[in-house]
Amino acid sequence: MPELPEVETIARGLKPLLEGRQVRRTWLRHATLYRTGSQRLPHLVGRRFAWVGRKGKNVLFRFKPAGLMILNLGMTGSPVVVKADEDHGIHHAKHLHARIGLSGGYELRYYDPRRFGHFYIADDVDFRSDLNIGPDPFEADVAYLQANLSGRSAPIKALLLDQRVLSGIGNIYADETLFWSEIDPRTPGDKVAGKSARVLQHARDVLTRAIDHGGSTLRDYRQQDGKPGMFQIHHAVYGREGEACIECGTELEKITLGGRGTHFCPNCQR
DNA sequence: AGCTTCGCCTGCTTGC
DNA sequence: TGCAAGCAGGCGAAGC
Repeated sequence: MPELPEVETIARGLKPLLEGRQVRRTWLRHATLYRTGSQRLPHLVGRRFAWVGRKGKNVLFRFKPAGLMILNLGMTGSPVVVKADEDHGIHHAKHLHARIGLSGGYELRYYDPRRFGHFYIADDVDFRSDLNIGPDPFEADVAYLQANLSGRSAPIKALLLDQRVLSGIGNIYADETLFWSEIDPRTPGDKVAGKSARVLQHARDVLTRAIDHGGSTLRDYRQQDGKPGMFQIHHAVYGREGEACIECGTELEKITLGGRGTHFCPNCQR
C-alpha cells in the first residue's frame, strides 16, 4: 500500500524521467479512473512536465505553461515510464489503465490491479478544500497537531489515518508510529494531544527511515527500477501479530480498529 | 459536525 | 484437488 515513503520513492524515480518531456497523446481504459471534478487526460496534450513530486500520499505533476495532475495510487497503483510499445517486465498488461505518450519516444503508464487509484487533473487546486489533504508530518508542527487532536474522541489510530489531519500516513506507518510513541492505538485523540511532540517526532523518524529503505514492499509496490522496498523487514509491529515485541518480548496483538487491521504491543503501548 | 461503517476491486490465502 | 468464502485496505459516501 503506497504511503508517504513509497510515494516519495516513486516520485523521486519518475522525476528525472518526466521533467522536460511534452505530452503528445493520451489513452485511458475507464473514465472511472477520474476523480469527481477532474479534467480529462487530453487536457494535458501539448504541455510539458515541469515538476514531479509528492503531496501527502499523492504523486503530484506540475505542467508548463499551466496545469497539474494529482495521482492517488490507492492500494496497488503503479506509475512507470517506459519506452513506448515496450512490454513491462513486472506489471501485467491486463492491469494497464492509462498511457500518456511523451516526447522522446517514452510513455508514462499507469498500472493498477485493484483499481482503487484516481487521477485528478486541473489547472489549479486547493489541496485542503478540494482534496481534503492536510499537511504531512514534515510540514506540520507540534502546535498544529495538538490543536487537531484536542477535543477529538476518535481513536488516535483513526486520526492518524485521516488525511485531513495529517497526510501521508497509512495503515503501516500509523501502527509503527504509535508503537514507537508507546501509545495504545485505541486512545482517544484528546488524551494524546499532550503527546503531540512525541507522535510527530516518531512519525517523522519512521517515515524517514522507510524512505531511506525505498519504502515497504508487501506485494505489489515496486520502485521505478523494479526493485522492491526493504523497510518491511524493519517493521516493529505491522504484520507481526503473535510474534514477540522487540522491546519487551510480549506477544503482539492484532485487532480491528476503524475497519483496519491494527497491530500493537499491549505492554509497551498504553 | 464528528464518528463509524460500508462498498468499491482483485488476487492471494484459508477452510471445507 | 477444487471451489467458495475470507481477507487486505485508501478513500469517498452514507448512516447515525
